[in-house]
Amino acid sequence: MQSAFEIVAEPNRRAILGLLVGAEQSVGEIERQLRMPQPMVSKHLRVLRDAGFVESTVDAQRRLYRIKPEPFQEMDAWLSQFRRFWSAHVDALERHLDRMDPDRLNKDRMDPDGMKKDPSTPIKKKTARRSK
Amino acid sequence: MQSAFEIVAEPNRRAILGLLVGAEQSVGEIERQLRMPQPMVSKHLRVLRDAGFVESTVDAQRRLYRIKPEPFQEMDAWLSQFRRFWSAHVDALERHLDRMDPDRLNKDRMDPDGMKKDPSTPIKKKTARRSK
DNA sequence: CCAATATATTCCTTGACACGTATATTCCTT
DNA sequence: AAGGAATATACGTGTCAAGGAATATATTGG
Repeated sequence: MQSAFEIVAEPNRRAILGLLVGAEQSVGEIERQLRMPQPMVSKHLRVLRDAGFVESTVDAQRRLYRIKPEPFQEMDAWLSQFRRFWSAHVDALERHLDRMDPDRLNKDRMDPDGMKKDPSTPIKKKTARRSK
Repeated sequence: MQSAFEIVAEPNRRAILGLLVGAEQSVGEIERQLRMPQPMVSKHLRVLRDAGFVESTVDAQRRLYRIKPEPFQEMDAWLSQFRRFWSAHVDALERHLDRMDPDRLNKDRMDPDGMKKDPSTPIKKKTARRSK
């Protein structure tokens, strides 16, 4: 289990992360809100912590868990290469993308009307090609 | 297998999607570039298509696959709720986030030390628009 | 129709992992 | 120190999906 996406693939883990967005929570609080057996919460939290999604501090017998940003950034970085397929007309987003992926500076500009079809490779042959 | 994250959890599928960012590709091209047995490519493409990540058109005996944006947007929407945990100091990005997640007015931060500090959001919203 | 190319599907095996139950550990309170 | 509360770990089980090999289904040209 390595990639951030594999960690987040689990629905219960996404639920836990969703809870932690609002505020840090103890295991018991998560257990109650998600109506999930405590060992399962602990196990998922273990996975999340090993993967760097959360960190914990001790508060008496409780452990308070909170979000850590790095793996989310990692996912965001991967996702960013696909943003060109939908949002293409927002300056702020554009600049963001340019920062994440400097290569796209010379890509052709997309027109400002709404959704668009196929942004890449207008070249396409219809003839069957059997070569070599 | 339903959630977009579960689809993308598979490394080979991420590799395929990564290939399709540049241009649409046939099964054979993917097979060669990723050095992956053809049935495996077809099976992963099937999963990706069923989940709406790609679509295909027929070109003679080949099928050309290309990216579809919707599931990526979905993931982006989920991810957006965690953006407040890292980026808060770039105007352009800020506005982007405010658009995606209008609720991110200043909730207070967690505890002092830890990772990098986070100059929390003195920003006002610009455009208000709900998606998803 | 036949052969060739390109892609899809089926069957099978295996391993990973999520879940449940039980138990261990840690820390507080009295 | 004992008991209890909060959390963590260990073990056994079942499921599900990825991977491999073989085969089936197009599609085209001759």
